[in-house]
Amino acid sequence: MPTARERVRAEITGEITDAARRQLAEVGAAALSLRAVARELGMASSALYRYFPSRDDLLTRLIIDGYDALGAAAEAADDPTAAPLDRWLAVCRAVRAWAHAHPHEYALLYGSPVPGYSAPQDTIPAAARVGVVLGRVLGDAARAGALPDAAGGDAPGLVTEDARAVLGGEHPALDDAVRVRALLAWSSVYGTVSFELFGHLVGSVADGDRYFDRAMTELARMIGL
Amino acid sequence: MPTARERVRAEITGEITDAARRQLAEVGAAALSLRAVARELGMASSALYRYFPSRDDLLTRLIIDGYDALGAAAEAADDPTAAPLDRWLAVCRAVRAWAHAHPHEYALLYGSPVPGYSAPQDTIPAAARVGVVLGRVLGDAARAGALPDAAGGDAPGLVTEDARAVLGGEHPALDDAVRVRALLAWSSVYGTVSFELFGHLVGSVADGDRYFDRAMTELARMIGL
DNA sequence: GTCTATAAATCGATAGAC
DNA sequence: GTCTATCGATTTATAGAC
Repeated sequence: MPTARERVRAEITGEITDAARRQLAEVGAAALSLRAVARELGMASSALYRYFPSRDDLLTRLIIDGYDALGAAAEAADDPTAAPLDRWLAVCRAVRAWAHAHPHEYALLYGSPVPGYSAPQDTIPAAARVGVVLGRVLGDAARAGALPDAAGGDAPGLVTEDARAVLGGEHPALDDAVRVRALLAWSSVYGTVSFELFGHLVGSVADGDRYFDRAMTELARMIGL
Repeated sequence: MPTARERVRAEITGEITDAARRQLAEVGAAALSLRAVARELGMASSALYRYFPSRDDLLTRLIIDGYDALGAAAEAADDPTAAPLDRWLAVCRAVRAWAHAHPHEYALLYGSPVPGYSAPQDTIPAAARVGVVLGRVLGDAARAGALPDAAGGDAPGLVTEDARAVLGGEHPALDDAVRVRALLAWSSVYGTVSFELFGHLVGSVADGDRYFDRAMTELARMIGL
């Protein structure tokens, strides 16, 4: 049971990260400034250092929160009892919807690396969540025998030991060819969402919603779902 | 024939953009500073304003140069007399190679949008070049009847009028289903390159070169090349 | 076209009073 | 845990001499 002191601390921490997210939208991650956050909250800049020892720690908090929010959205969208194609489409749409609702956080997670900042190991579990969901969809399909073999045969050793468990789990029907396909699928979803969000489809695609559904359906068919 | 004055101006302009590119690698686009460029060149900061009226104009120059360099690399890699699959692989590898050789410029072109900066129309022709090359590869294959029909049927109206000419050109065998496939292909290549470059495959993929070739081959097969 | 000088800001981080 | 004050740096952009 949290003490009153801890509750207050948690609340102020939340106000700080909220203000930081607003600032993120305005000036971007590279220019995220503790002073501006403090100004917005009416605090002295030095007071923030009691909550975050440095600017990078605040950035890390935002990154982990972002990965967790996106990962939770993807997990919530996946109904393991549904058909593989439906699961796939639901997860893809959830990823895109989250990205559109939080474009600046998405850019923080998946855009250019922030110069001078290197993400600590703490971010890894949160960062993996979406990949795990997509890996599970493909893995379940493979285990059910619903996924055709890769045309190029097996691809042993392409995926690291660590990633094997994450990308669909272990099963005789699951080789690295399937896991590479899962990575390619996730990369393609990410590429499609990012292209749209970062403005590279402006002028080429007439209807973003229709285009996305069409592209993801096409992609699913290509993958064999 | 350029006067001596013009030659000197062109040379100094080149030195400025070179220094700016070096700075880009260190601090990123958002923190690109005219003063730091001037310092590196041993010039007064105010002198730079005779070459670039503002920081954004310098940024625009870097972006156009980057798109042009990448586009030229993609065009040089495409041999129109080769087989579709070989053309595809060659272009994909060229894009990845350029990205790896110029990671910070790639991030400037395809990473997070720079806050407070909006690219002028001048950048569009250069930005389109890679897409044109990939569109031509798929378009040529479609015209030769070597591209299977999309499983989902035609997709009329998904691609804008403007983009139609760019993505493979006009031909009875070329409908918007093919053009959407070209956009999806380009998005997937971009997603794969960016995932690797931005560090999202660290710890999951053992051998980047092998993974990329495998992924692009798989993708080509999916597309029908 | 390049220089010095300057205006009017910004920043991260710390010291020390309370 | 919040404040003031401070250090030592940064920036864009302009004015005006030469």
